[in-house]
Amino acid sequence: MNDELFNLIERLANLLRQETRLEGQSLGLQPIQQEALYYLSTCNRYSDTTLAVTEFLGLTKGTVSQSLKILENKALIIKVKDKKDKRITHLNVTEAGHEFLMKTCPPQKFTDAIAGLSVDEGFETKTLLTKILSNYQYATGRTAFGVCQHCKFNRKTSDGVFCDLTKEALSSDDIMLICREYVV
Amino acid sequence: MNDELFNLIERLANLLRQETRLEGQSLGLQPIQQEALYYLSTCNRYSDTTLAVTEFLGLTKGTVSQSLKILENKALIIKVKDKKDKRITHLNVTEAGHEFLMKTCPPQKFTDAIAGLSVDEGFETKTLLTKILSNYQYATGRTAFGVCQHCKFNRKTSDGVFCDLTKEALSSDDIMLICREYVV
DNA sequence: TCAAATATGTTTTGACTCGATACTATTAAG
DNA sequence: CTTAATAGTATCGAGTCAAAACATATTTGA
Repeated sequence: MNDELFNLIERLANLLRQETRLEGQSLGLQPIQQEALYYLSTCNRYSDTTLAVTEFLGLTKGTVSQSLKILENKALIIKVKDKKDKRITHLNVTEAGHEFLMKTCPPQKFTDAIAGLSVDEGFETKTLLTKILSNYQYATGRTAFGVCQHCKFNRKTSDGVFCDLTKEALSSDDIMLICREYVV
Repeated sequence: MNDELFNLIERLANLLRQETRLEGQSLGLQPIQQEALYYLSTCNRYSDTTLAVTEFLGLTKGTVSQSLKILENKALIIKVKDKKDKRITHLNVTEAGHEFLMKTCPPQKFTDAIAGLSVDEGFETKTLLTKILSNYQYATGRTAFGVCQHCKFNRKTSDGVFCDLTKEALSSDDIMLICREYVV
């Protein structure tokens, strides 16, 4: 069973990588660069750094630093120094970056393939893959990267929503994004 | 929905790639080389060529030729010229190759993650991913690479099993393998 | 308070991936 | 019997990747 699932995921990933490569040709973007850009468009302000991208993609920080430099040169992201901690650089997706993602992510033919599923099947697939990913992250001791609003540090008060970890107020947009500090 | 499924598959693939990279370090094998080796261990005698690996991995033949050369240098595969068509070279996995795959494929922690699923969930995941892969292959116009015995060219006779495409007899081992000529 | 440890991020190096292109050899087609 | 198609290899340049060294900035702790 694990053999077959391994095979299926690898093959889906290969097709996805191939289509991503094609989609990226217009801007000369490699698949890994597009993945980093996509991640940055889905994460919150605690998770838009080189190190967070590194953890998310499972690479080393030197490697990721190179890919981000290319995204910056192509004006798809801009680097913004953190006000409080001068070691930290935030990576914001530019208008051009969002525009590119809108057109290419997820790739068209993948979307077509998913459209062949019923609503129930789509939901079921999502549930099962989420469980496998969660198990896999646990087995490898990796960070979970969950959605802010489902995190245990997320606390609703009469004044709004707070993060008990960073002690900061969160907006309704904030809590929909992915956070590297996510804990069940 | 397609957004979330895209995300889940990419993240699973990233973890898998990372673990594969680790597993391959003992022999100095890159992830893509391991994928090629794994494919060659699962395919039949009509599908063990450079071009078949190329189609399966979704790369160009020049690239694949390089990776296969490395697998040959490490004595994990051997090249055997086809008797009938001298253009074709068959790629056979050696004993050392099978041994390596036994230890590393699928990766241990992935297997652990799958073990966290119930039998029903595992079966359901397999069914759903198979459907997505099939849809995706159709959308991209790619070869399906299915199991021989479920192919429309596979014909059972009183003498045994035949392939109507190649006009050759098939053994009970043959029909369990993946074929690039597979047609529903 | 101030030196050591830790954290964030960049740069460099060398092996490898990848597509593109050009190439050889063999087989099929007209 | 010439031309086209098929299988595979070789080379090139841009990019990926880990590892290591490095530069800053912050935290720890004696």
